[in-house]
Amino acid sequence: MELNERKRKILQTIIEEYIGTAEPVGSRAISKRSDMELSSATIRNEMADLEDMGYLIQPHTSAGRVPTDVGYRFYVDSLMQRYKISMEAIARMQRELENRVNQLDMLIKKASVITSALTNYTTVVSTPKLNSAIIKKIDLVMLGGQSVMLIVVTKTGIVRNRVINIDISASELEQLTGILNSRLCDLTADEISYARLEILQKEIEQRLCIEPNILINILNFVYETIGLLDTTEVYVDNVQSIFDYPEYRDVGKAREILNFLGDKKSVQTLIGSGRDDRDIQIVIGNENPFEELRDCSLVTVNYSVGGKPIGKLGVIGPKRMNYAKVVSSLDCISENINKILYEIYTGEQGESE
Amino acid sequence: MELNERKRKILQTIIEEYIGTAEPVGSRAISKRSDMELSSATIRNEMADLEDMGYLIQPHTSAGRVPTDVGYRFYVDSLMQRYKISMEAIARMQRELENRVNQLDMLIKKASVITSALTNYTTVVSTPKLNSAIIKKIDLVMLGGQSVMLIVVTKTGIVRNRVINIDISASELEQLTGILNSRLCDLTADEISYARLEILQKEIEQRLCIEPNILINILNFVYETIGLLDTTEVYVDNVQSIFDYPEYRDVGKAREILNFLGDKKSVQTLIGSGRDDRDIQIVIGNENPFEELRDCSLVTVNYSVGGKPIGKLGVIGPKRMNYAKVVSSLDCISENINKILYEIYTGEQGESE
DNA sequence: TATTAGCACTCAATAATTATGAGTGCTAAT
DNA sequence: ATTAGCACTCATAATTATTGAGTGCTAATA
Repeated sequence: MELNERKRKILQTIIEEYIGTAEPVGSRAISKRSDMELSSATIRNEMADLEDMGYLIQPHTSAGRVPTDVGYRFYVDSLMQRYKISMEAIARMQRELENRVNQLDMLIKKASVITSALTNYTTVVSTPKLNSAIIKKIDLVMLGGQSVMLIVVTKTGIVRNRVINIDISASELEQLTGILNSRLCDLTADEISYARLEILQKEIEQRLCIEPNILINILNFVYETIGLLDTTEVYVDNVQSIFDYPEYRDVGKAREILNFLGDKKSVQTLIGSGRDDRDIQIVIGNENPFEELRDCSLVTVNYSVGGKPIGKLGVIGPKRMNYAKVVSSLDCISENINKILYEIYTGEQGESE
Repeated sequence: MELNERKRKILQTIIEEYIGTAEPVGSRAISKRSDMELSSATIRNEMADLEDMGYLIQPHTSAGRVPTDVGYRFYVDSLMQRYKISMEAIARMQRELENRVNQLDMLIKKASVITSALTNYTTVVSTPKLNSAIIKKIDLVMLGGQSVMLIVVTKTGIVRNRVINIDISASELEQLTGILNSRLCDLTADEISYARLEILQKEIEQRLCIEPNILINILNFVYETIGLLDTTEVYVDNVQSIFDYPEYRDVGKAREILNFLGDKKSVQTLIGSGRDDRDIQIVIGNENPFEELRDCSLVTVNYSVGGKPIGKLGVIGPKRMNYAKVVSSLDCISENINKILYEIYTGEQGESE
């Protein structure tokens, strides 16, 4: 059966009412709304139909109705109205992001904090990952004693640094750094294969007189560290917000969610599993692969440098979350960080794509 | 009144029983323990005394006794036995730390995760801070377009990096980097004053032909970034463990704690407020400055490079936490990370002090 | 004098019981 | 097609009864 205009209207009203109150909504509540000119009995009939069609369900016989996953899905796909974020909120967001503009990780973390403040749901963010990133600088810094710090910088501003313990003179280290930079800069991380480094090793052995074992150690370390460019971290913000929603009143539920969110691995899988090819993605209840999140929904958005997605920002909340507001918020914030990333990494003012 | 041996014994038993069960302990339970050769009536009399002296309290007339803050304080200061950590646990800890040894921040975060696994309480850790650190390298890397990354490295392996947007040629940048390094390296962060940079600015203006405004911009940026060495981050782990303890069954309590732990500022103040001059510190219940933590205890330990404390690691749990185990765990892990830090930043095998 | 058995009393926690009322489905009238 | 009316359902809240762990006190005992 197709949903006629009236059924759509009723379904939308029910879902929005439920999103607001978390209480099963009854026929009388709907019929009393000023824009509904129907008696509760009529609404009841329509609700029975909507239940038959799988959009609603009754927790028990004498209760009102609650949306099903299918109901929410229909709502976000077809009924949901666009939410308008206030100009002040946008201005505030932009101000806050400006402050952090020059530390990539900080920018992303800040975006997560802003999103959680804007929506009051838990946010999840993955730090930028880009193994096809171009290496811009390799640096070996003598710290003191025998400890040497290796720093790798990519064109997109990702930095990895690690310390190694080796016995090498300052001048040798400087020469080695020069060769590494001249040979490896402007390559992408995946172009720097183990084989390539072995060739480089031969070359260096001819030009410098560094103890072979030490050289191998260093090159291995460089190789590993470049591999680290591929790793991402995830950060979770505002977990405590779950206590603002009655669905987590039950300690068992709250515990389950927090357990899940406390496990970086799972969160990483969760947020990483989204597709890169479209902007906003919504996953509702059981659509989710994780058993622990069957009562939650997840909305994610990609953020990009010059159109290339490098990470994700997401919101986790109860299934009855305010999808309209969340979608708009994520839209808005991703647009803003994309613009900042674009400007900072190309030096041009302009479209974030 | 002084506590005689029998009272001490009884108090210790009561506290340890309560730590284990979270239930008010009654006279019968104590009297039945194999090493107590006293009837419950006698124990009752002693318990009444201990209550008069302020070490115990009854939640209500017909309940057993619960330790007061004063009781716990006496316990940790005078009664607590040393807890022995298993060799396997120590070996596992050392193995796990080895893996992360070459990224300072990672090492510290890992230490926090290990501690929470070892104790099953929430852990809090502050990343290294050292504004008296010696600058070892300043690097300006051209990323592309007009964006330039500034990297500052200290002798203790702390790295700060930020991106700035300026119009400068690669060769100018290289020369500038050279001068900055020759003039600023081996100074400590607080020695690099604004005035010093102004003098440096004059010098550079004479030697290079960089547009003055741009130069000022860069030097300001360097100054700010060096200032960032002073900042620390805090990380909180295993918050979900609170659900394992009945004192947080009440959602309001759990919420209060999570709210507190979700606020980096507060956590930073909390962990930062500990003293640097001694190793383990224990703060019990209301001894704590934060109202939200009146039902919690906090145990912290400093970690150091070569004897100089650079950060803190702490455990937050219910007042009836297993102090013996927590103290031993923190002792053990701080000893291990101190040793690693010492080795890696001096290149020597040896005492962590 | 210190210890203990015995007993009446207290009171939180649990279980059992009884309203209450929001909401439904169905029927008959409009 | 819509709606007023009514009997029925059942979760929630309020009320009452029951249980039992634990106490303090007293009198007997070693």
